[in-house]
Amino acid sequence: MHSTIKDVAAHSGVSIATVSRALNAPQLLNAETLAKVRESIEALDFMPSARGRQLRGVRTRLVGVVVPTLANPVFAESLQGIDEAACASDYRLMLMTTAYDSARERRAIETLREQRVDGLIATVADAESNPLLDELDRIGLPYVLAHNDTAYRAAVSVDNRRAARDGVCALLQRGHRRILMLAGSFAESDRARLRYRGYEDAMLGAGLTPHPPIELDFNADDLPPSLLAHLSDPARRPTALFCSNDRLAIIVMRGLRHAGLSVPGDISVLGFDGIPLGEWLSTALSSVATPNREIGRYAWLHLAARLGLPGDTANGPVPFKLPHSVRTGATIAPLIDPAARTASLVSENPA
Amino acid sequence: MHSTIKDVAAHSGVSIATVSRALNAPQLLNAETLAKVRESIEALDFMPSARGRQLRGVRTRLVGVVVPTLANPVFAESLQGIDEAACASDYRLMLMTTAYDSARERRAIETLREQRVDGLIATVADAESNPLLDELDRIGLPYVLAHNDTAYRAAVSVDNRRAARDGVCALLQRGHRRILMLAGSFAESDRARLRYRGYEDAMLGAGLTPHPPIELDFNADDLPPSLLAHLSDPARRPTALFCSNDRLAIIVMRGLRHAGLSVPGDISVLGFDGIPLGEWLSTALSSVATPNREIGRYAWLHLAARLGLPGDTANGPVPFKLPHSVRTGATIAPLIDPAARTASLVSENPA
DNA sequence: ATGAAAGCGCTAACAC
DNA sequence: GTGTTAGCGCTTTCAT
Repeated sequence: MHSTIKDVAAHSGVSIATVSRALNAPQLLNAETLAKVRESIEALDFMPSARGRQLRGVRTRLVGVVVPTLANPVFAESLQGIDEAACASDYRLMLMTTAYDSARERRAIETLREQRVDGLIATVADAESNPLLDELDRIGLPYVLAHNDTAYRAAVSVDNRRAARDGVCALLQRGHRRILMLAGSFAESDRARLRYRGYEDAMLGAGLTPHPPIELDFNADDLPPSLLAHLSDPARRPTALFCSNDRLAIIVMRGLRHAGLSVPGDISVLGFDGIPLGEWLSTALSSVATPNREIGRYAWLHLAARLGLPGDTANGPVPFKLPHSVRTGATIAPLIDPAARTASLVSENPA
Repeated sequence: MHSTIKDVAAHSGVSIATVSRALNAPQLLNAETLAKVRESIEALDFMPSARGRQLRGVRTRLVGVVVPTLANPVFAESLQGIDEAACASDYRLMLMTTAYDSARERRAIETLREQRVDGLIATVADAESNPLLDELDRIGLPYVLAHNDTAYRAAVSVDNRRAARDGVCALLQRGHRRILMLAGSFAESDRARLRYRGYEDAMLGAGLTPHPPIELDFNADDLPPSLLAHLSDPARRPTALFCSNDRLAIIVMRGLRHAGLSVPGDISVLGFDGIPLGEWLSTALSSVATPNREIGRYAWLHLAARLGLPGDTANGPVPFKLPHSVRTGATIAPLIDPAARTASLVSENPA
């Protein structure tokens, strides 16, 4: 099917070594020989096999990338960042998705080891106690986590806890006191848990008692009763909702409007992730924005360093924690009703 | 670095052939030998190299995937579809992005040829006259296009022209006559052009003169003058806008609201793509929805067939054209003002 | 400046 | 049931 270096050698009447040199060190060849070989390469549509090369060589110039899903724009964005950076270093990506499933994580990593990737970038369900990663450490296959927020391994992310705290503080600064946190499935993400910690930090810091998180597993058209119960009494309902991600925030906003509540008139909404679309909504979504593309790019930079690739050392060491920002759009309003300031859904903290 | 089949053979005191059999045909081995070999495999963290295998074998079980960008959820979705389907057939993905740039398309395809992918799935800027694809045809490397809408090559997509026509017809049926089409960059997408043709079809079919498309290259916060000019006079402004994709539609809706126009009160908006987020907007976006994930899946099915993989033949031949649907959300309202029916931005077609 | 030959990790005849 | 060996496509000494 494919022509090989042998075919080219035969076609141009030289040895395979000469063809190899035409490919890798053309300056060593006689100009005429080179021309002849190149003609044959053209004529035969020859394209050297990375397989043959890699078998011989030390590196495959392949990076494995493991992400939960591409349906989440957060991962699509960081993948984009990895792709751009890795391509610039002449590396190629092998992509595997896991749907947050640890069996699939295991298969993904096995596959990538078989493919002899030089290293890998992964977003895993559990970054801390993870035997798969321990094994990578043991066998010495370099990897860098992206989005996972842990101090125990090389991991590029924002500081989710502080980011969430800062987001909630922005609400507090605008006078909100009755702030609820909504989350997708906690089970599936260590990040959601850290964000809840951040919410707690902010609330406690303001002398307020954090409310337990409300978990929403959302596929319905309307808000679940667990949330509606909190919204019924205007005097006691929360004045702001902090959602653990933007998709959730958008869905919730819709539900609120269906329930006859205006955003931000009746209730403010803050998301997390900073997906691009949020900014374009007619009521621009407020969000704790994370630099997803940069997370991908920095993950690659760290991996590149571990691979001993010539790095851009001009800017000093590459950070693991990237700065977040609180993007206050139109979905947050300052609280003006003084009554709301004193009424309390969450009881005041005596401390 | 990695241990090889030789290491395992030495460690367990058998020949490399036996190790190979332990991997590929364990039933041929004596139970004790097998156990011994497996122990060594464990002990040495041995993982067979796909490189060695592929060099010998006919197939690499690798598919190349070439998409313009992952920032567009349309491609992220179809990639997801490819991934799911290909993984199910025990194939792995090599991903390359091109940013609609033909030089990058060329490099992507070269890279994938070097990697000896068994076939590839691509979304290219120009599907019809494309030397790269012609070359693939010549050398016999199987490929299937996704999203590209052409009859000249194997390509899985919706019928963009008919889909656009159907979308515009939905507007016409609701009494709209002054309908404008907005598009991103036409240069970059054959699909946008086909969608404009569909708009023309619908307008002409209703005895109306289509208006030239308004091209928006959007990064600004407000609507460009080219569009605002059309909106100034309430008596003559369009009653509906057909946008060539959903991102554009969302941005335009925001601009309209900034300009003091309500959607759909003053003006209806129809998008194209059916991105999931659109449905979750508080005013759910109307859109000509395309089955992106299915496009990916079917592209794989076609490729699998060309690769001679055992296909799911139960459901008959796999189609190339997938059904679109017009999702009418809240951004379209029927036209009630009879005055608007007769006034005309676009002149009535005498035919 | 070019060729001959070994070897990368593995599979598959073929032998025993 | 297991071992020996050739060879997949390429790079890389080592000769010439």
